[in-house]
Amino acid sequence: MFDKDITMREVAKMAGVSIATVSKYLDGIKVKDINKERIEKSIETLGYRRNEIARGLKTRKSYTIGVLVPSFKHVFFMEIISSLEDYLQARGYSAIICSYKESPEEEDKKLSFIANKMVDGIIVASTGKNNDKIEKISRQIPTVLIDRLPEGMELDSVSIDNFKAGYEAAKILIEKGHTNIGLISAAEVADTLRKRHEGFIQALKDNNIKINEKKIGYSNLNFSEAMTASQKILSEKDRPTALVVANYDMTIGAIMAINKLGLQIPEDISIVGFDNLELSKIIKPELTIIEQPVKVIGETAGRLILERAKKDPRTEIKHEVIQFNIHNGFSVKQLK
Amino acid sequence: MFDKDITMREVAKMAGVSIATVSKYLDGIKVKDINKERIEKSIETLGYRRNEIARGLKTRKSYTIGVLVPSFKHVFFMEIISSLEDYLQARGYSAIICSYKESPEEEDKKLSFIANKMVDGIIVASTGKNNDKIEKISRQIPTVLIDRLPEGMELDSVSIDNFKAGYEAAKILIEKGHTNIGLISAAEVADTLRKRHEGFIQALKDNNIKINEKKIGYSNLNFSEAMTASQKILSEKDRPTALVVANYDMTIGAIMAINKLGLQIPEDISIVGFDNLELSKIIKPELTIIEQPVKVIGETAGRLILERAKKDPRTEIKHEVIQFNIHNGFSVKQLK
DNA sequence: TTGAAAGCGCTAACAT
DNA sequence: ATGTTAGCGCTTTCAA
Repeated sequence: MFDKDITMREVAKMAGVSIATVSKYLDGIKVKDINKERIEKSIETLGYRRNEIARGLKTRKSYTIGVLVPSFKHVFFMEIISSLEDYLQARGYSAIICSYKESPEEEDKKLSFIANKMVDGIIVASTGKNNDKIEKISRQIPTVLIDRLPEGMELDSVSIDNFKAGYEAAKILIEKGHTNIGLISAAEVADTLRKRHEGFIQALKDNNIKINEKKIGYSNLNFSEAMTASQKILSEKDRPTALVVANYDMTIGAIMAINKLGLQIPEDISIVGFDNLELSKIIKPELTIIEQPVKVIGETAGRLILERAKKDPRTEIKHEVIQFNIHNGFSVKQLK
Repeated sequence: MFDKDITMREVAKMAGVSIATVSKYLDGIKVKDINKERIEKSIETLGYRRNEIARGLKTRKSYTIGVLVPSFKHVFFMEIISSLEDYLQARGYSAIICSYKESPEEEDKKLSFIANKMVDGIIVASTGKNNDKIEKISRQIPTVLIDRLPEGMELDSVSIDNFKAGYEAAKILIEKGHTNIGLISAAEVADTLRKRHEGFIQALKDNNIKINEKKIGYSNLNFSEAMTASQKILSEKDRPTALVVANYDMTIGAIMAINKLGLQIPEDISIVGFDNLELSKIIKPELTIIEQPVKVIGETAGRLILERAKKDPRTEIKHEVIQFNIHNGFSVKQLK
């Protein structure tokens, strides 16, 4: 069967020193040159690897941050994770990444999984359906909320101003003369999307554009439902001249629907999407999008979690609001 | 500061039983009803969470699989991880996901990190530059290779036949009458890409098409270098009529280059890409691609790792070769 | 059914 | 500079 793990005890025995000396050597504390050599040789020949689990049990430190995201399929979160990992790594921390697949029950389980793994901190983009649990855990383990911000949770957080993002998305279209504007949203799924939705509505109101519920499509964040919802809206006889699509994956779905119906962007339908600058550039025509600075978001989350680890969980709560960018492509037609 | 963790000892004390009884209760072993009640109540009021780390130290089981991928930015790996996580979860296992950002040094570190975390298994898409380390670890921890298969590593593995994939990609173009075909590759970076490259070359040879090194662009897997490489090739005076692009991210780069040069697909340039069926459908025109069945790959990796955990590391090595699909879009022009 | 006690691999006083 | 030892939170015999 598999080789059994080598322990420090065996290394110590082979090197002819005590287990404490090996531990000290591993910690970079000075040991006699001869011992150093013998320990190094023993470690090499035995193939010893320090058991970080046992170590952490004693030190109460794992140098590991648990990260929980809604899905591995959202490019947005993957980019955040990528920059977050960079940030942590540079400071001697690693990350263990989990996803809850947009399921609140699964989120609950994964929160336990991570918390019980003795991580030094938790970063979570929550459904908002497990606030009690997160609240409880956050009293024992430093916790930072990211992107999705459940109501009334007094914890460090990083996000953009989603209301404003929704507002600005609509405004881009309104300023180009559009008044018949549809929205593809998923307000039920995440507060992020709900706020964008609210911002969108507010922009219409502020410009005296009447809200037509029929022009608002609901999906579950993924591209296929967004495609169905878009197809429905775009097939109405009073078809909107423009669409705001409230996240990246749904933007993909909306474009699929547009293609399927044989419509042209922006001639037949203008579109303002969200996220993924790279891709917005290869889609023809280049998309006008609200771009969240994923790199900054990831780094900020990393900074907050390491800072929080040094402080009382109930003091100086920081809500970092990151500025989004507007990327102007060619997917919006000037009307009038 | 943060609340201190509640231990089993405290639960036992509050419930007026021994720590062993609490442990048994937690394991679902029968305890007296009255004790059961009191333990449950204590756990609830104290907010006790079992320390899985300490538990694992004793049981030598973590029900956790470590997964190491080259990057969080490759959609391909994220989809594999997603299906892998589903598979494991259904069987009581969790996954901790790490990335090494395409850096062999980082791969080495992350391998240690994961191995030292007492995971029950490791799934890795390796650079191929740390074979000794993987070899060593695999003798102590069940290990499965995925996608990228370093030469001569006798370990369980899952992948497609990349040589054949490269061959077929070229063949699609050849059969439509193309003889002036370019390739955007990254043969240095991963054996996967090298094999696709070799398959591509073989297809040209088998059809008596001369290989022009000038028509082979090298990048580092990401879209921006692929864009530069594509631009160069497409700016030569004897411009190829078609391009094979050996992975998804580079396909994005190639399309960016094509757009930038003002060329039309497929009128001016035909293209066969790799991966990401969803996206190939929203790009206009719909792309012809070689599609790797990510779901199957993830599940197969999950199955292999759980099987391997029960067996000797040196017996019955399985190399699972998954069939790829060819998705015909409209990005290839029929010549002549 | 329950509890006492040894020990998983490691660290950190403390003593030498 | 090194070794002895208690103990991190938990499981698991073994005896009661």
